[in-house]
Amino acid sequence: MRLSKKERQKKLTQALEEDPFLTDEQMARLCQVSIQTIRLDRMELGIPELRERMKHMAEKNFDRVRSLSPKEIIGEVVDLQLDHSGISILEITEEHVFERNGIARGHYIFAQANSLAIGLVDSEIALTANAQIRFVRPVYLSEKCVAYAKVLDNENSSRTKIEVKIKVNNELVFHGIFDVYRALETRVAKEES
Amino acid sequence: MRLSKKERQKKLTQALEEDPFLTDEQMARLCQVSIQTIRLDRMELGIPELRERMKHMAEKNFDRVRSLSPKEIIGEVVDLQLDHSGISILEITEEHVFERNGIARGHYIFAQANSLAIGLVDSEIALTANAQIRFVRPVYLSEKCVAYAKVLDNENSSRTKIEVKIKVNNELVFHGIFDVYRALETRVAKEES
DNA sequence: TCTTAATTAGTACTTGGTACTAAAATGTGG
DNA sequence: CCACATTTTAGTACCAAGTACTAATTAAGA
Repeated sequence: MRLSKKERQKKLTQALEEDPFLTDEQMARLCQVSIQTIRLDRMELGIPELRERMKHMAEKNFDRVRSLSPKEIIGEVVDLQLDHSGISILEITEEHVFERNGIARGHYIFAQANSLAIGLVDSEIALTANAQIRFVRPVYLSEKCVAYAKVLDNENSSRTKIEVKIKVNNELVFHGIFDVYRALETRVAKEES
Repeated sequence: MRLSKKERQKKLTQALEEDPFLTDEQMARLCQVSIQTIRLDRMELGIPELRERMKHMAEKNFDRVRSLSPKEIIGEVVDLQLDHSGISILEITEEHVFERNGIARGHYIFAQANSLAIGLVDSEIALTANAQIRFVRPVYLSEKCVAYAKVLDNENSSRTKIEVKIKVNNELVFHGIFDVYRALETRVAKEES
């Protein structure tokens, strides 16, 4: 016996982390043990079979694609009154935070606010022109950000001023004023294809 | 026969688009035909079997996770002098733009600027506190954004003021002043687990 | 009606496993 | 060194979701 059971199992988890697409056979060869041993190991470690692992990853991917494909807006819009106000919710997950400290990267918070602001504007094209933003306090992993957007000023024909506040448990974490430019003509400047 | 071959195949592709995890059996039931017919259809349409599809999606997911995991910084940093200046490049791809008009979503531009600003700060924790930003002109698909960041003011012990300009072909498209808060202690506030 | 296209049936075989039983090999304590 | 426990192998039956192939049956077009 080369490695002890423990060492082997550690090796296995590591190997799988690096390449989750290993079959039992490959793992057996890797560890120089029989396939049955590997299966016992997987049992003990609670690691599902290759197919289940793939299925899992595929589903995760699918879910993500789904939720991202209407990602014109980041965060789930729960209320929207065009040209007036709107609310969206974004739960901070692993992908949003710095690994180091579990604090959400500012641009995700900004993205939630920005896309809600854009979504509020009832126009063919709506683009952020200016913004003044303040990150009041850090947002942590698994906190639920609720963004409230309100149109402040709609007088100017081509500009809309929108205020966005983001709160976690009713505590303000972000404040922004967005100046959104809007246009009707859909003139797309694309050279290629 | 209910549907013609063509109609059925169209139905199949649609169904799979909605739920790519359908087995041949489920599809057969869905279309009220035998499993063999479904298999012939898949052949003709060049649709691989469920397992292959899952594998594909899983791999895509894995790749994405890999390539996204060092996404602490959005855009490729080509030059960086801590606490002084830095340059990063971001090429606008499909995923960054509005489908409708091929214009980059503002928060990606912001993200490039923001993460470069954060990256400039030589500190355990660096968080954006405030920012004033201006989107000078829209950025289009496949344009290459070059972000230039410069520390303006480092006097204050806990705050750093950074100016970021983003240019496309030397034309200014974005301007921002970031107020970055920095701290040394790595105190992570996580309640759970 | 004849013939071609489409559909169904059925069998053998494949992957990457599970579930289970049983036999070896290896440790370990007394 | 023996006995018992732990660990590792071996081997079988079985499963899902297929492929690959042959052959029969049904529908449809001209």
